[in-house]
Amino acid sequence: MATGTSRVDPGPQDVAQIIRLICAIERRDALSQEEREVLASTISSIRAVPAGTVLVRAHQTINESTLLLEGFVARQYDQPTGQREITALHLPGDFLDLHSLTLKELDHDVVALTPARVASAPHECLRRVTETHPHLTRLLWFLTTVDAAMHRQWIAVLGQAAAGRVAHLLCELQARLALVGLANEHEYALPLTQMDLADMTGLTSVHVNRTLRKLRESNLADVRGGQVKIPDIHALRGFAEFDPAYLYMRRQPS
Amino acid sequence: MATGTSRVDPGPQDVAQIIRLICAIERRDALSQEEREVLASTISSIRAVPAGTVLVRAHQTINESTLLLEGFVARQYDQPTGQREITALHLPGDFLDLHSLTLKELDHDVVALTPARVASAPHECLRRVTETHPHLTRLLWFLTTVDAAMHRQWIAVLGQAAAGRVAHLLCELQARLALVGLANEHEYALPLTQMDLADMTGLTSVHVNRTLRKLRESNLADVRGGQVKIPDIHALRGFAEFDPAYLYMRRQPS
DNA sequence: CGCAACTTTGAGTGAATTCAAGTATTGTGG
DNA sequence: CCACAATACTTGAATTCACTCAAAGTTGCG
Repeated sequence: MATGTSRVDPGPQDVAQIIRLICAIERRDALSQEEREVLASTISSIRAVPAGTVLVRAHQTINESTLLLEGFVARQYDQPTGQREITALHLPGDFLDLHSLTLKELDHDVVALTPARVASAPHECLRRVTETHPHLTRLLWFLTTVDAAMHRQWIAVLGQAAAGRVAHLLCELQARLALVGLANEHEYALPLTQMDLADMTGLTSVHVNRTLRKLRESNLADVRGGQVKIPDIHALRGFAEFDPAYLYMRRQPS
Repeated sequence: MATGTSRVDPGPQDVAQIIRLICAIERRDALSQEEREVLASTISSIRAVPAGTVLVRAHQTINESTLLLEGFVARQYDQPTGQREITALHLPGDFLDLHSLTLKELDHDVVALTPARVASAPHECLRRVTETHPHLTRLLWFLTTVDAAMHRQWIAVLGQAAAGRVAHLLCELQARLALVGLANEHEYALPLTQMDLADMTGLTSVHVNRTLRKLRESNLADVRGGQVKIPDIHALRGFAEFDPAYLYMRRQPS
């Protein structure tokens, strides 16, 4: 699938990282010690891939889901006209392609936008979990419905003007990265090109550039050199009409 | 919740209709006789509502999912500016708010765009199913992931120009309505206003009107009087670059 | 150091919007 | 059955937002 990358069994630090990310998932819902172990045991090999790697090719049968350990991964449609539409962005801690448990094939590519490290969870193992652990199953199901909620939000945001779209995206990334400790209230690393941002917001890279300048001039957000700086997160959220409720980051009463 | 509508236990024709719609669901995956009965047994009362009824209000706790028997239902965000964004359209046979099993609250409204008839499936019953029937659970999960796949497609389509968006929507509705016998290759009833279509495609009603005229003049689709006529479905699909794969309408090998 | 990829800025174009007015179409009470 | 209101649809004109095309400036990497 991936060329030139080798799969490795998880080392001690890998396991520690996996556990840490599972803890992030646990912010969504409490797990018993046994459930935590069962979930961790579904994850087998780990691989590191360079930027641009196609993790899942459209119309290809999928046999495993993936826990993203490091890097940024996009779901993208490549139109015959050459233009690219990014419909979702995955961050470290995201469980990718969990929906592939029920949808064996996708009509789009899943691509690493930056160098990334991913851990695979074979469907075989996950399938077994769904047959023996109803509560864990509901958690996995929950994660896929949160993805759907993000999709809906993106659709709604695409109705706004350019500045609103970009600002909303910056807010969403701040909130999601903060969940896994990769952002604070004032800044975070965003190693994406303006072209990437353009394909996520449905704009051209030229217009994204102008929009970022406007946001900088109005002191709402400073995006430069792969770093996002936010002087006042509440001001930015107000401008973008961002309400993090749709991310369901608080613990769900199960 | 709904004003002036009364809930009624399903009558004989209702049961027949429910069974028919479950059969449509079965095009997705085979069910055993027992599973079919268990699924049907989760559905209790039925109610008819007039156009404009808010079936689920944003930020309200949800205690039941819904099988849509008749009518068109939209998921919509009402922006403070007064503008409305429709992120999904539900058709007869759709199982609504299945995701509310894991997401107790939504940030948007669910509204009947036309008079509608809905049957409710209490979470309590569905929850019990998820704890005893792994295969049925996977089918329900599957239905929510198909919703997510449709959302992704909508996001991608919003990157196209107006004519493409409208044409794609017409194609999607034709395919989905055909699944439940409400469309054939050449026409179907679409009792929505141009304003509704505008809020689904992210356009203004004025521009939807102009776009529909263009589609009519180029002989791709004739939308008038609540009726959609398609001289050549392949031509329209080609123009819209519509590929029904994302609807996952063929049976999934479980 | 030099190439490649990305970013920035300018000028002109075009698609979709807003504003505005007028025409069906539908439903309702007299 | 008609007059009237309300809603939906249609068309025109002017404007705006975002795009395309083009070129210069940066940055990073081999």
